Amino acid sequence: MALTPTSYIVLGLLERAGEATPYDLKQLVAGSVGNFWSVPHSQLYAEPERLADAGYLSERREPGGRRRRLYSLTQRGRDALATWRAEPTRDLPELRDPGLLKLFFGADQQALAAVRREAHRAKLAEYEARRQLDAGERPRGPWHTLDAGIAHEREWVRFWTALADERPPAEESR
Amino acid sequence: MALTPTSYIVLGLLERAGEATPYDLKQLVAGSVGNFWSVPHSQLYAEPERLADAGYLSERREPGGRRRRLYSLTQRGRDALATWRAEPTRDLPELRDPGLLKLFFGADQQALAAVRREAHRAKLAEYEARRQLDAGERPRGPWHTLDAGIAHEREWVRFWTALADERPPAEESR
DNA sequence: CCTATCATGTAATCCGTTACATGATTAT
DNA sequence: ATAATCATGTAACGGATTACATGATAGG
Repeated sequence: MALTPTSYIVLGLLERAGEATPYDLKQLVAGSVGNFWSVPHSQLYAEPERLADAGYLSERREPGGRRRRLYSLTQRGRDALATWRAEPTRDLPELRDPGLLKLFFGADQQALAAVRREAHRAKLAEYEARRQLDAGERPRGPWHTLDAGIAHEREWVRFWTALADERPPAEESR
Repeated sequence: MALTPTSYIVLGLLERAGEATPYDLKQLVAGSVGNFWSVPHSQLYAEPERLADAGYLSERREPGGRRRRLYSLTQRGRDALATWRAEPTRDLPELRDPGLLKLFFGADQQALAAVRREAHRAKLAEYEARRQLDAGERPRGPWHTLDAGIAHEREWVRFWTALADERPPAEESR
């Protein structure tokens, strides 16, 4: 089995949580790493099962009640996480922005830019509010990722604002 | 059948090309939209077939030789593309940066930042070189997307440079 | 009491990645 | 000639999205 980014998200969250159910993982993702790398909740049921099959996690059941599954890292899981974390990667992300795709293929610049500027402004405000709360947080990793998110949202706002304000040249026929 | 971003990439490229084989599409993607939204070449065989089945494309075969498949837009395809293009979207992209994921989960700040700064610098240089070539290009859409790419690469360089230069506070144990 | 939302999970589908393959050019 | 790269395509697998489902809790 090859470990995917989703795998490392599960491993990384379990390192912090110690032991967690898929539902716990869902909550943890939502408040943190989900801001820049979301994982649908069904994956948080499937992925720990795969990881447990491959020996990276151990699984036990709640004694009473719903008998929910509780996962935690095995030594193998801890090692895999440490190895991954120690190896920097050169893989770059793509923008994969749906709005950029429309722009590329000839969408109306003004209309598109106006909508997207607002959407990015809203996201930016959300991030900035959160940064207030997390100001002194340790470890610093999560805080820095939030900073990255803010910087890129600002860049998007700049980008779409420039397009919205630009007197568009008469577009020739395609 | 629901149309995905990949679908619209195929539709959009065919609008420009008029008629193209999957291999032609591969070439077209590589030089243009692939910079911010890549599509593996096997998808460029599968997706036109799906689109043709659903009536968005017509298909004919080369008369002689390899009898390759040539796709072109039907009226239905043209309409779908126009509708998509006319409707701005509020869907925002996620960063999904593999390096950010490592940072989030505690990777060594200096080592990671040094590697990633260089990787982004290289990408930035590539984009800037391309911008020289495309300077006066019409339509403007593709040129603007290149600009977006450059802006975000610059932001990444700034971000990782700041992390590389930061005197890291003694990290407490996790 | 009723209804909405949260909590919790499973199933089906399908796109996308990866691997596999082979003929045609070009370079050495 | 031989190797390498380009051109061109197919097949298999698996992760991810989406839809489906149901019990619990809280608000009105």
